Amino acid sequence: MFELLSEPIRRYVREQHWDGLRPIQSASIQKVMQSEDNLILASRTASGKTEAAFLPILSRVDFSEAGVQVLYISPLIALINDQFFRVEELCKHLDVPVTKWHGEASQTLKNRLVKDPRGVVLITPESIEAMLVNSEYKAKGLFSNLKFIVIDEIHAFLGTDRGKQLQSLIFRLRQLNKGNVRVIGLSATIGSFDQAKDMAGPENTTKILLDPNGKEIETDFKYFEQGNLSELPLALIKDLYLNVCNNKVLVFPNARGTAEEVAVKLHRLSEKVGGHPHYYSHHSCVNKEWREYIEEFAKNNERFPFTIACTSTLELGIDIGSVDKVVQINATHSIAGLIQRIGRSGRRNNETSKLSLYATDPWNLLQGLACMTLFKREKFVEPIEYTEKPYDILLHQALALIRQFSECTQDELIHKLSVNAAFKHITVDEIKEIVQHLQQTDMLEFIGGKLIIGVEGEKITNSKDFFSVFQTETYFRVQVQDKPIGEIPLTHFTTVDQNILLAAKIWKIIDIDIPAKKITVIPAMDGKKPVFAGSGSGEVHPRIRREMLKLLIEDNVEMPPLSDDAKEAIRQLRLEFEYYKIEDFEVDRPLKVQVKEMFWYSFQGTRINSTLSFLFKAAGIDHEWWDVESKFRFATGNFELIVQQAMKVYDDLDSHLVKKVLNDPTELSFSKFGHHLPFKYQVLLVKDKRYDFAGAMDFLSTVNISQVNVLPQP
DNA sequence: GACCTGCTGCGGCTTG
Repeated sequence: MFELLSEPIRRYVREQHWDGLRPIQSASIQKVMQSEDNLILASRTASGKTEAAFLPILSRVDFSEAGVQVLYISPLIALINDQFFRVEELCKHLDVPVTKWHGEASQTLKNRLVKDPRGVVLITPESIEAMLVNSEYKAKGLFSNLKFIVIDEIHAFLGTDRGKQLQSLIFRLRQLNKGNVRVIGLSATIGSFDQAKDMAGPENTTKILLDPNGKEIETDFKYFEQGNLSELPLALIKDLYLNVCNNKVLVFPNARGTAEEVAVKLHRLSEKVGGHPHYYSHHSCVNKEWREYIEEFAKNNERFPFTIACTSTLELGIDIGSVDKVVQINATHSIAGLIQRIGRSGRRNNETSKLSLYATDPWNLLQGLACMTLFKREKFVEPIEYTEKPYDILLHQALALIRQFSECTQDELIHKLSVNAAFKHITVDEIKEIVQHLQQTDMLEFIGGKLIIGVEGEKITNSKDFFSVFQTETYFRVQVQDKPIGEIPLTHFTTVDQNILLAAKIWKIIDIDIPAKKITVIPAMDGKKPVFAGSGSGEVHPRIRREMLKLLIEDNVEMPPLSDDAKEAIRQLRLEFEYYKIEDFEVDRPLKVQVKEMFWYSFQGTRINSTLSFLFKAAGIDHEWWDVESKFRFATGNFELIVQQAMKVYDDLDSHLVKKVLNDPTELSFSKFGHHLPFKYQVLLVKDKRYDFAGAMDFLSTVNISQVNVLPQP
C-alpha cells in the first residue's frame, strides 16, 4: 500500500523508521486512495489511527486549491493541541498550513486564515456552530471547498446530544459544498457501528475498517470491605501503595472526591516511608494549568514512577505516554469504559495491559468481574443507545438555522430541518408543530412573510452558552493567595474553617466570596474529601447484570485471579443465592420472602430498573430499589399480582407520563433546551430518553420467579 | 449515589 502514497509522504514515512505500516493504516491507505467511500477506522488506542487517516488524505488532496481542504473535528481542546504537533509535522513536507480553531486558539492566526483560507483546520463542534451562527460568510469562505472531514474519537459523540448536533453540523457543512465531502471517523472498538455510519453520511456510502486485535490483559481482583465507613479502608490504601509506589500508574476511583482522597492519602503514606513525591489528582475541577503540568510530567518523564488518581479526564486519547498499570477502584459502569481505561497501560509494543481492581463491597466486586468475564469470553461491548427523535436538538438547530440565514420562510425552515439526516425519524408534521410553537412563545417572530429570531429567542441565541447543547453547573474558583488551584461546587459542607482536599493537597477555607464565586484557602494538615453533587445517570447494561447472576449461580464458573478476601466475598454472596432455582439466566429471577418484606432481584440494567420503578410507583405499589444489587423491596404479598398491576399501567402509560412530567420538573433536567418544546414533545422526550418501556414490559411478561421463604430463626 | 465536554464579538485596558 506504501506505493499508493505521494512522494513527500513516502519520504515522511521512511524518516520515521517504522517497522512497517499497521494493518489499519494499510487498509485505510487503500480505501482512501482508491475509493470515494466514507470510512470508520476502528482499532485500539495508540494503533496509529491519526496517521492512518492523514497519510492518504495528504497524498490525495490538492492543497493548491483555495479554501480549507481538510477539517479535523475533536471533542476536546486538549486533543486538538496534542494533535496539532503531529499533523503539523506531517504537513511540513508538503508546505500545507495547519490552523487550530477553538475558543482558546489565537485570534490573530484565525484572522490570518480567514484572509487566506487554505490547508488543514483543527476545530471543535461548538466552534463550527458559532461560526455558522455568527458569520456564515466566514464559514462559506473557509469551508465551501472541503474534501475531507476527519472526526477523532467519534465514539465519544455517538449516542449523545452533542453527537446529534455534530451530525447536523456535518450536514450543514455539506450544504455549503458543491463537491463531495468525505467523512473519516476514528474510533475505539465499540459495540456497534450503525451510529458511526449514520454520522458519516447516507446509508451504504460508509465502510468500516476494523482491527479487532487488542492487547493481552492481565488482571487481579482484590477486596477490602468498606462497610459503613465514609472513607476508603486503611488496609486498601496500604495495599494500593505497595502496588503503585514503584510503577507509573493511573488510578480510576469513579468520583472526583475519591480521586482527591486517594492522591492525598498515598502522598502522605509515601512521605512517611520516604518514598517519591509524585502523587497527583487529575479531574475536571483541578485547575487547567496544573492538569497540563501533570500531563507533561507523565509524558516526558522516563525515570520516575508516579501515580495519578483521575476520572474520565484521562480516559480519552490525550497522549500521556507509557503507563505500567491501571488501577480501578470499584466497578466501571460500562465495559467500553473499562477497556478504554485498561488500554492506557502497556502502550509500548508487545507489552500486556495490566489492571488491578479494588472492590469495597461485594456487589461492586461482582460487577467488575462480570464486565471482565463478558469481555474476555465474548468480546462483548455495550451497543450504543440512541434517541430516534431528538426533538430538543432539533429545536436548538431550528434557532441556529434562523440565526445562520438571518431569516427564512416557514416552509424553508421546515424543509432544511426535514432533509437533515440527524432528524430523519422526525416527521414533517412534528417539525411544523414545533416551529409553530416557537412562534407562539416568541422564540421566533413572523414578519413580512419571513421568520426571524423573536424576543425570547434573542435571549437564548445571543448568549455564548448557545453553541453547546450540554448543561453545566456553576462552580466556585478556589485560590490560595492569588494562585488558582481549581474549583468546587458550593454545598452546605463548604463553609469557612472547613478543610477540603483539592489538587492532591489539603486546604483550609478562610473566605467565601459569593458574588465573585471565589473561595480563598490556605494550606492545612488534615481534611475531608470535597463533596460533588452528582446527577447520577451512570447506566449499566442488562447484559452485565445477567452475567452477574450467572457468576452467582453457575457451578465451576471460570473467573480471573482473585485475592483470598475477594474469593471469600464472592463465596458468601453465592451462598445467599444457592437455594434459588435459576436455569434460564434471561428470565428466572430470585424472590426472597420474609415475614414483613420481600426482596426481588431483577438482575436488569439501570434503565429497565428505573422504568420498573416508574411502573410500580404509577400502580401505587410501595417499594424501594437499589441499582448496584438490582434489588427491589416490597411489603410481603402476592408478587404475581404486583407484576400484573405494574403491567396494567402500560395500558394508560401516556397519562401517567403526563402526570409525572407535570409534577416533577427534574424529569426533563437532562435536556438543556427541552423545556422550550411543546409539552407533548417534552413528554415524548422523557419517555424515549429516560426510560425503556418496551424492555421493561418484555421483561415483566416473561419473568419467571424462583421463590425462597426465609423464616426467622426460632 | 458518575464522569466529561465548549464559548462570539466588541470595547477598553495594559504592555512590549
